[in-house]
Amino acid sequence: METITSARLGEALEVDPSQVRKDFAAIGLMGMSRIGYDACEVCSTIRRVVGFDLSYPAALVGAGMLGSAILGYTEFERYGFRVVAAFDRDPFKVGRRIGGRTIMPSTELGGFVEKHHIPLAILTTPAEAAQELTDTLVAAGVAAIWNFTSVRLTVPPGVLVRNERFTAGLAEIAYHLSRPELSEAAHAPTSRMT
Amino acid sequence: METITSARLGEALEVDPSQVRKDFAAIGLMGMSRIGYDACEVCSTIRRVVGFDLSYPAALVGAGMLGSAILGYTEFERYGFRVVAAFDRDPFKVGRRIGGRTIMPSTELGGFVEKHHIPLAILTTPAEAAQELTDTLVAAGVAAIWNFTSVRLTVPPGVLVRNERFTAGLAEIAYHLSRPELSEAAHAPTSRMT
DNA sequence: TAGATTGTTAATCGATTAACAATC
DNA sequence: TAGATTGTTAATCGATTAACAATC
Repeated sequence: METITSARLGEALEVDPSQVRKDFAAIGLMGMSRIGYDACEVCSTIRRVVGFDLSYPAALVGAGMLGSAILGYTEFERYGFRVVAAFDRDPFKVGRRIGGRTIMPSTELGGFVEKHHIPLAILTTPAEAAQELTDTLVAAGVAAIWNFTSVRLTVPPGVLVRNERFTAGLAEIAYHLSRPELSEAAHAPTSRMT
Repeated sequence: METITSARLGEALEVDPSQVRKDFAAIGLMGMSRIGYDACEVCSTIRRVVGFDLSYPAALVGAGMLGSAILGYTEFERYGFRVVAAFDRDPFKVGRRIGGRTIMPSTELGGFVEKHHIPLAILTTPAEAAQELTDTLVAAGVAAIWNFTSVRLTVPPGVLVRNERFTAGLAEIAYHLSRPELSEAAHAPTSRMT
């Protein structure tokens, strides 16, 4: 049996070993004195607690470049979801196939979500369409929206919006770059001696 | 002059008004008694502190679907960056133009980054190429890597890696969906009464 | 003036870390 | 056994919140 200690996990995750042991205890993971934890059990328990061993159907809304990239991603199954349908308002895109799925017209979005009990919508539309489509999705009963647009969506309580904003990442990077003392031996913001 | 109070900001951001005032004081933003803060000053100061009013050149590495989507994104300028070049190892992609930029061969990546003092690389390659290209980028002197691959990159201290992993978002959503008590009136995980 | 809001200090709260008996 | 590691409690640390004098 492959085992792993809280010390090794803490080192890899850059957290205190006590933290690992406490969190593991909280989700029902028990270790063995002098041995550590069963690696397989750690994996499967975390996957179960997080919800990755389920499979929810999801609808992709907005089949632009980003939407197409997501449709081409094949690993969703490992993380609890499967994209079962894709929608776009552009008549020229409707009917085309991307990543094995045929694009359906946005007018059918609400009906589809309601009929198939889709709990998650992946929103990759232009900003101006985001709120209106969100309203449609909420009315049709989605429980969560994975929002890739730059719009701050308004939803009723109980509906989860997870924002995937690029700006947070850019802020961290820009902040880091504007403080040269943080990065040694790398390209300075403005100029550099070679 | 347009003004805003810490109370209003706190409400919008869902944080305590004291928190807003403390953070503002920390970055040198001073408010006015009975009035609040100058909205323009708030904006510009935050942008300056975060680093969004600078403009760093960035190189995109991996012109697949996600890379193409990023090349098509025109708002980077507002967040401190401009994508000045794109690279791919596929000879069929090299020479093509995406979002106004001509794809260059990956073999020229290191030389380009070094010559133009590029501080940031946006990594959107397949997993198997990620670490090798990272090594090239680090050797060429990048200060930060915006990592869209699923690989945990190894870099020397001083180089910032910002991971943009989908899995974190999926984990939050899957966790939320697997706890029906959190979402009222929405589609239950498995079945639903209509 | 009276009242609203800031800037800042003090109090609270929670999260992280340290310590250590129990275990194998 | 001796030694390594857990599970858990206690101590520390930091972050959040409350309070309030100062201000206009």
